[in-house]
Amino acid sequence: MKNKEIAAIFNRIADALEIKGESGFRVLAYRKAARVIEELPQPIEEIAAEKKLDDIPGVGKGIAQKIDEYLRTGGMKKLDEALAGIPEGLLELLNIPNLGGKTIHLAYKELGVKNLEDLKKVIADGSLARLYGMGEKKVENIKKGIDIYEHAQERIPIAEALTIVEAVIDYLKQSPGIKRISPAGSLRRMRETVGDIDILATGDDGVAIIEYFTHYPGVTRVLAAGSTKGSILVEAESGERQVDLRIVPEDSYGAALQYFTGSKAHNIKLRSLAKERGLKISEYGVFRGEEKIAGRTEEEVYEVLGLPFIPPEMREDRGEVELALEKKLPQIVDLVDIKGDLHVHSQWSDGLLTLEELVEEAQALGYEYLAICDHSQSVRYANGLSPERLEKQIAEIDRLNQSLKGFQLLKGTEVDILADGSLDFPDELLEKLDFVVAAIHSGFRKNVTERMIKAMHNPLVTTIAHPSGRLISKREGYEVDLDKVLAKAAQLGVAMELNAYYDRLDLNEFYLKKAQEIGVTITIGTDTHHWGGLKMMRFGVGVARRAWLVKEDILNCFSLEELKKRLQEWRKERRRLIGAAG
DNA sequence: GCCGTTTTCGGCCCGACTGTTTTCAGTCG
Repeated sequence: MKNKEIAAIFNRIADALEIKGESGFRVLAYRKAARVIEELPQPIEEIAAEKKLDDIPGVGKGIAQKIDEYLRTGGMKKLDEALAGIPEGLLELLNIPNLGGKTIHLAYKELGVKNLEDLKKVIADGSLARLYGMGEKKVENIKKGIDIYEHAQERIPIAEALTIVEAVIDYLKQSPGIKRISPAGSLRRMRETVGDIDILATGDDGVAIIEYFTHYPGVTRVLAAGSTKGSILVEAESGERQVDLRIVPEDSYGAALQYFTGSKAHNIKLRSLAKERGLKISEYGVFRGEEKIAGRTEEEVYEVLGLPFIPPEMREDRGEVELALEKKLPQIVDLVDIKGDLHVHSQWSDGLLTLEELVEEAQALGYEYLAICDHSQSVRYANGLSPERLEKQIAEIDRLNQSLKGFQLLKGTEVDILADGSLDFPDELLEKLDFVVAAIHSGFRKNVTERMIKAMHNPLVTTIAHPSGRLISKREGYEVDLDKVLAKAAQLGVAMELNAYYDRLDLNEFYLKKAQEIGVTITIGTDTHHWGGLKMMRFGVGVARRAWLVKEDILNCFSLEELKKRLQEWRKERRRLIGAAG
């Protein structure tokens, strides 16, 4: 699949054109095409083969022809053309805040600046400041930008960002005069990692609220404090993190929340739509001429455009606005639809909680079931269960279940997929379980695709855990062809896991969408080992919502009764499908 | 370069901030 590759090329072309001072609209067109192509669930080769490239929104004749050219020849004339006469190190400079294409172009043309090194020199010797249109203050800002660029923090995992934002919001709710408050930005859209942490609020006295904000107990530095905006750095797991608070007027709260939640692409789409209808949207409201016709709530903003409320997780300009216009927006899954957790560990292997404690935590969340899936024997480092110990655990769960009403522990395992693709427990043992999660924990580079597919041919396997094996911002994941695995999953009737552990979120939103489109059932499990771990379900549900999954796609939206019935039928069905697949 | 219920040209999201420019350009979110 060459989607990422091609997207990167178009972004590169956009960078080059930006520095060359080409029309901003053309630059934007390349960037939009790059984004859309990167997010396509389908390999672009397939679309090209069907001659449907210009059906892709943002891809017209010109870009379609360039994609074709690249797929045929492995090169693209336009890329070479765009890069001609641009030194390698120049493109990188676009990542520096407060420095854009225009200034880079100027510095290159007038002073021969070719890279970051050169840029620092012309700042130091004062020659940059002397250029026409430049000056001391502009250069000072660029210097600050370089500093930020060189110390740029990585994006924060969603779990860490949510922990911070919730603590700050809890604190702010005590602030005198505060009325409404909400997180905004990519955090509210539940992206798996977020850049900045944004909070939006209304209140009587902005100055007092911001003042209160700057006295948050975890604050390490106050970056700005005015009457409508404050910025602080707070202590966090991974160092200091910036939190921004904006105070907006009560009657623009909805418009502001909509605006600051984004995404940028979604907002542009909405604003174009408004314009077509003779309206204008800004963070202050929706206007017809001078008259403000909406802005107090987000619902209102969408409503005057003739749209139903679009959940934040869907606001990425991936077709949600078009669907909303046709009144065909899917009813995406919600945390309250989740009836249980389908992947948890106990003290029997490497978890910290006893079975009884897990039951208690699950019941507190209103769940009807939990699937206990401790590790299998070959996972030594995680105290994997021998067949004998699993037998004992099965007996223990049976005993425990007798004392439970309206709740049940499912007997399960996270059985290892071994180097040859066989499973770490014999079938006679797996037969005794309700729920079998199969997973790869070693040999990440060794025939992973084949091993997974072999495991999927065992009718006792319910789902494949963390199918990509990635750890967000830590580990790339297995060498695995997930397109192939998903296609097989659809054919063989095996489910795929959405592992809700904040560091995994695996499958990711793109593969989840794809799984949904080809009819693969999804199981969500938190893979919890710790106290409070079951609550990570919300990260899983957040990702599921970003993938537009509905209740029907997700096994743990079934009630206990339905689930038990389904699991029973499943093995028969799987035998038939495996037989049919040959 | 894309796009069209104001269709094949002439638009393309909106506002804030900053600086240096005396009327606007660059950058950002």
